[in-house]
Amino acid sequence: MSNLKIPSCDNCTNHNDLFCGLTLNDRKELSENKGSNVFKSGHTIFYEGNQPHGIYCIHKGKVKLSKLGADGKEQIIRLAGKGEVLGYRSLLSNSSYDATATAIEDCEVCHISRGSFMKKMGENGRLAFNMIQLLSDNLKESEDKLISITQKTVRERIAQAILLLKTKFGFEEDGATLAVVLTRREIGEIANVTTETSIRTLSELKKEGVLELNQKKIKIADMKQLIFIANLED
Amino acid sequence: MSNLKIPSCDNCTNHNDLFCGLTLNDRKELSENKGSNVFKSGHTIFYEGNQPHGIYCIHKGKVKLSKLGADGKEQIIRLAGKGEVLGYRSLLSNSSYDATATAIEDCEVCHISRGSFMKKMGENGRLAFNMIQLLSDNLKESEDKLISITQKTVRERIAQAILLLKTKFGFEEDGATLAVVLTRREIGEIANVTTETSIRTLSELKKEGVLELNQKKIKIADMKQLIFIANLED
DNA sequence: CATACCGTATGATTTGGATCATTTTATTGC
DNA sequence: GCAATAAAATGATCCAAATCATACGGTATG
Repeated sequence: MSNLKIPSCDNCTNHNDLFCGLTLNDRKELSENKGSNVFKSGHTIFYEGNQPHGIYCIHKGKVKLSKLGADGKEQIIRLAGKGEVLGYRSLLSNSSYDATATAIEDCEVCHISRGSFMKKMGENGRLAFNMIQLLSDNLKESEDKLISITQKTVRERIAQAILLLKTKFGFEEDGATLAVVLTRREIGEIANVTTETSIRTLSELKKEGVLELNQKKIKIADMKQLIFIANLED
Repeated sequence: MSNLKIPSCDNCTNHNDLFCGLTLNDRKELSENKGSNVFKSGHTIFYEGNQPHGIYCIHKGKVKLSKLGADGKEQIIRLAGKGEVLGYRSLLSNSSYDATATAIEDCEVCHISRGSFMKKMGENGRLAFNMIQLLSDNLKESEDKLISITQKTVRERIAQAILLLKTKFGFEEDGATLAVVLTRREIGEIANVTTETSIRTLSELKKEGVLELNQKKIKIADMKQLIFIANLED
């Protein structure tokens, strides 16, 4: 974690669901006394249980948000990429972080202080409205995930996890290889299965010609079949 | 479902996390062209998949919110009582209801139209702020539930479900019997276990002297032990 | 460059709860 | 008050996925 030239919000080209629709001036004000840090892949941005002092915005890179169960088993509850904000839930309900944010590739992350953020929230209706939308969407995703985990088979969930990675981070130039690298264990933590089961299921999908696995790289060879296996209805 | 004298929001004595802090005038305005209906226990207030036209506020009675899985298995995602609002998530993210709301005892439910609600949301910062808090809290609960379901045993989850019912709806006059009546199936749907497992686990807890079961009534005989069995850490 | 460590891979075994099946007890409607 | 229906109870069986165990290639580290 080291400092660098801080990107300013008013000329940030990242798409951002929270700050979109704000005036240049509002963005400039949010940017004032903002901090920025780089995190190497694998390093932690904030820890479950700690107190938030503001919100994080990913300028570059990818992050996983995970929760630790009683027995130490990890569960990935959200993935975030460039332009996405982190840590707002805890800030808004005035509680400690309930998840740990870890860089899954080298990241550059801005930090907007509690003060400036809450001030803007109070004076700018559009920001408050965007926040409401973001939280509503998060809530829907979380509830859908609950149903998915309780009612779908391992195979369906693993297929769904791969599709999630595709939706979230897209493909490399070849238009088929996932533009994100995760271990089998992490994929298991998304689908909520053990590492062994994650490995086995991915190998199975490889054998069936649905996926191609080259070390950590995952290529979707048969998208239609993958969607079919995921058995989504909505 | 039949009409009755509509209670006005400005003199409603129910505690309400969303409308608290609003002026008498704001409440009066929200109340204008409000509707109100009674629902007998077991009847449906709104269905998953339908479009919302406003938000519901429970004046009297108790409601369960459940989602249907692909195979038709139900999962209770939230319980709500007097003073709680329903249907806001879908309204706010402009999507159809993703859960079905069913009365679990005779209810009187007010309905505030999309128009008046969204109008007040736009002009009243306090209301928007309360909404943000409510959504943040819901999100935390939903994420905690995910961890609970994936990492706890059936026994822990059933104990936790009983404690949830206690927290949410409290006790009868004796200070030990749950002031809510649910079937074993419904308790199973909260803890995400089959009806048979729900019955077996509850009988087990009865045998151990933790609970007393008289038909549908559930009495907590040993609260300390129940909390221990639930194995909560937060 | 050898040691240790991590991630991947795969086989063998175990198990918690689901599923299936049947009986008993409560409720509800006529 | 009796038939019909729903809920509770309990036993028997089954199975998906966890757990345990071992091996092996890759690469970081001293």
